[in-house]
Amino acid sequence: MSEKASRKGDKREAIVEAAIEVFAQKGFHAARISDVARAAGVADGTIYLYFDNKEHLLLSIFEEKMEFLRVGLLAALDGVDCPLERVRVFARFHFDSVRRHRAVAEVLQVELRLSHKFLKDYRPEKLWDYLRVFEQIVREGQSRGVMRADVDPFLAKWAFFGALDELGQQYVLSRRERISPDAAAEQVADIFLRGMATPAASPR
Amino acid sequence: MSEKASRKGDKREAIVEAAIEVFAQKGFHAARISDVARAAGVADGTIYLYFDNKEHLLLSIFEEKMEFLRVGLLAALDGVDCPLERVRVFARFHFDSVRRHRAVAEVLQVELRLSHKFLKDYRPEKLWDYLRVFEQIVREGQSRGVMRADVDPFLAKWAFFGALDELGQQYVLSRRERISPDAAAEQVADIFLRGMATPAASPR
DNA sequence: CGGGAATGAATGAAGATTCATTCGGTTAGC
DNA sequence: GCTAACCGAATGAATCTTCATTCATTCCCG
Repeated sequence: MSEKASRKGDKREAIVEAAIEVFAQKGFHAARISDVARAAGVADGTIYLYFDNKEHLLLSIFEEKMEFLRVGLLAALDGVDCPLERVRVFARFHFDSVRRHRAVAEVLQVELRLSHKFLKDYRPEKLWDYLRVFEQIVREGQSRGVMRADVDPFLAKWAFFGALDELGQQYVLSRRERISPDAAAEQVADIFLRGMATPAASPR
Repeated sequence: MSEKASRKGDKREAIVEAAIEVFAQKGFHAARISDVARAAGVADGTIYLYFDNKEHLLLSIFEEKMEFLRVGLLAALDGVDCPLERVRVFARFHFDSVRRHRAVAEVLQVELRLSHKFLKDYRPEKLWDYLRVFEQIVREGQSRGVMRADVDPFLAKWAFFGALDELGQQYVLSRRERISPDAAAEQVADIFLRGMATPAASPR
């Protein structure tokens, strides 16, 4: 398929996809707008018809892809009733997404942590939405009596995300030599399930 | 020791400490060399007598502080025999370090993830040394029969670090409003201990 | 043809790095 | 004891490179 975005509607889309590849490849700061433009088959100035500036382009990627991720997660959880099982599905879904959208994962994981703009000022609401799903699973598990009441859902959420994200990062950066996403998903799920379940509901 | 050497050491040290504050405050990219120079009470050019360039300065901070952290960890673990207890001490030590050296934590956590230089090319050996301590604790726990054999020490290590680091980051960035480092340490330790311990050795 | 879309060369800002110069103190000669 | 030559350390203004962004111009579709 041609790199040229000759169709009318998908210029913006072509720029976003090109930016993901280029940012993943060279990093946000090292990437030049002209690199993105070339990859998208578009002139430098064209990018500014769709995005205010370079940073806004990165931000758009974040917003759009996190929303995409959240929707996929909800679909994956659909029909899974048991909170313990839902935690496992969450872990599997997350690593599966990392594997299937490697460049996206790299941009989200690595480049988003890049600028104070993002960590100090920008509120990543879309990330919070995604993680709120986990917090809700824990609350439900507690009210059903299958998760310990002394687990703090807020802290557990960040611990869980940290574990997922770090392993995802190692997977992406190690060029997939050392880490199997499947094994990582099961390992994280195992540890957190055993760590949060009540004795009565403990696995195996 | 000679006058010269001690004065020279002081100046380098002053630059490193100033850089930590400035990088933590404004972020590595937004920080100007002249900002660091001013904070250190030194001329711009002087920094280049001690460091090759701006990036090397950041790298030096990383190397030195990670080594400092590892040594402190070993001291904290000294005399603690039980592998399960050692995990708890690790978590407490980590969060205590974050609290006591907030600016350092901010630079290590946030700014180091900033550049591909660090994540793709640079090998953070000092971080690995620090984390290898955890991996070793798990192996010891397994051979003593207090930790499950089906835990993968390599994966568990990254999951544990991810949890610590993410909570540490939330603590630093949220300006300490939402997260108590003590509670975070106990929560992470609880989850991972219950998640990794054999039934016989399970806490409480 | 008209006008919105696209172009890409030119611009200007920013800021890392350099280097000619100055500083401060140590040593040597008398 | 005093001065002067010396030398490495420190300075910071000037330089030089690197892009993000702009906008006068061209393109092309209806």
